[in-house]
Amino acid sequence: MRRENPEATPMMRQYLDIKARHQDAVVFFRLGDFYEMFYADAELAARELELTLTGRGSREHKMPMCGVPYHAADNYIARLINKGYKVAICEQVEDPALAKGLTKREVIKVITPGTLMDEKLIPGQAANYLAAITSADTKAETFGLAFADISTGVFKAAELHGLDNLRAEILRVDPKEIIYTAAENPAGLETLATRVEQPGLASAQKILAHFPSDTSRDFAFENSPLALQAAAAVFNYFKAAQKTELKQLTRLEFYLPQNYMYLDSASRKNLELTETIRGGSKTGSLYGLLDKTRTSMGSRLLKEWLCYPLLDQTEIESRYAAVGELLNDLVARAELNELLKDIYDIERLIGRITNGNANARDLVYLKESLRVIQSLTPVLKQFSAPLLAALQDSARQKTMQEICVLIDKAIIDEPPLLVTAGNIFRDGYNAELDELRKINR
DNA sequence: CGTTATTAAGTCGAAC
DNA sequence: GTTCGACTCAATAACG
Repeated sequence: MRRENPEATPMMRQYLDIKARHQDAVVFFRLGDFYEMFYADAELAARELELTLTGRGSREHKMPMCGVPYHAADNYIARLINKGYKVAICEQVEDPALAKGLTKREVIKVITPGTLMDEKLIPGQAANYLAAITSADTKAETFGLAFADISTGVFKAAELHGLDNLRAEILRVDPKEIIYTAAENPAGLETLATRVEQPGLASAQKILAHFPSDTSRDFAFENSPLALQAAAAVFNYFKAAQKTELKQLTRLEFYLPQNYMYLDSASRKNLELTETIRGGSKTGSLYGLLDKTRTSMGSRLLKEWLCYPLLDQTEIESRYAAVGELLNDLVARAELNELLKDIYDIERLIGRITNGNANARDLVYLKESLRVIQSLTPVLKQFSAPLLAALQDSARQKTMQEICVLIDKAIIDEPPLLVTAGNIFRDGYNAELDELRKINR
């Protein structure tokens, strides 16, 4: 029997409830083998992703819907993120076969341009920063700025004076996403920006316990509470989006922008430091010209060095000494070149391992990279420049050796990408596994 | 009440 | 080689 105003079906009530809590994101609603989008989300996704817009429900009360199968969702999510949208992933959190009535569903993570973990979605050479801006009140001229890349674990905070300084610093950081606590976004850029509540000082201080203790850093934060509150805003935002413990964030650094050369946005642009004025491409910029780095870590570091020119004479000379020594030793340089090219993006590998979403191949890549690092030592020994000498010391040979041996003992050389594919562990690593394999044969 | 049809994009196999 | 259709799943409308 037809009703004039039928109540929403149980599933639609569940959906609307979840959607109400994620207004600013496209909700990927898991329905069996598909992620579905409804209403405005469906219209948006159909338009942006070229999906067929269809409907669900009775003919008189059909609601717009479109969807993609779960195994293909990554690509579609990536495309939405690249277009600057946020995506909330809503999964079935119980087995539908065991569920009484409707299967329970929950948003298990929110993906935004600044909270990406997925290797496929972020370009290797660039950092993927989420930045937070805090301020004391609407007319305040002092700002807290913090930014972090959850895929590499880099996490920094600073205090800035004046809107010009703030804007220049944000352009330098080049975040993919910004959160701010003022009524208006002080950055005023086209970057995706979200307003959040400013964390209280007491609650902000609690995040320091997450990181290894560092009294000089804590002292700096005591004098710059806005920087600490910005760091807390970043931390909280990550936590809400990822719904994990954020173990991959292992360091938090307080820095002083005045220790680096001030570059206003016009100078940055005109110098074409990292991108050309026309077209904004890396090719043709100073960075594009100088970037002969062999690893993703090197590429990101070079970019940082170019954006943060040193002012301190001792530091500059120390860097020159290292560069000079490398420049003069053609043979050693060639050797390093050869070795470095076999090192994978260790920062992001470790990020995935710590976060618990690494695959077996990531572990093999880590092993191979650590092996290469160990064979760097004899080459580095030829140098005397302090910066290069420090590299030998920082390489904790024993720990690296142990990790290599463990991975090598446990995992075959070319494991499958999927954990479910099996055939990951070596014979002889685990007696029980060997036994089970024998039975299976 | 129970059974069947419907709904998305991709994958696989079968037919051409 | 390419095209067509069945099938994937959960929810529910529509039918018997």
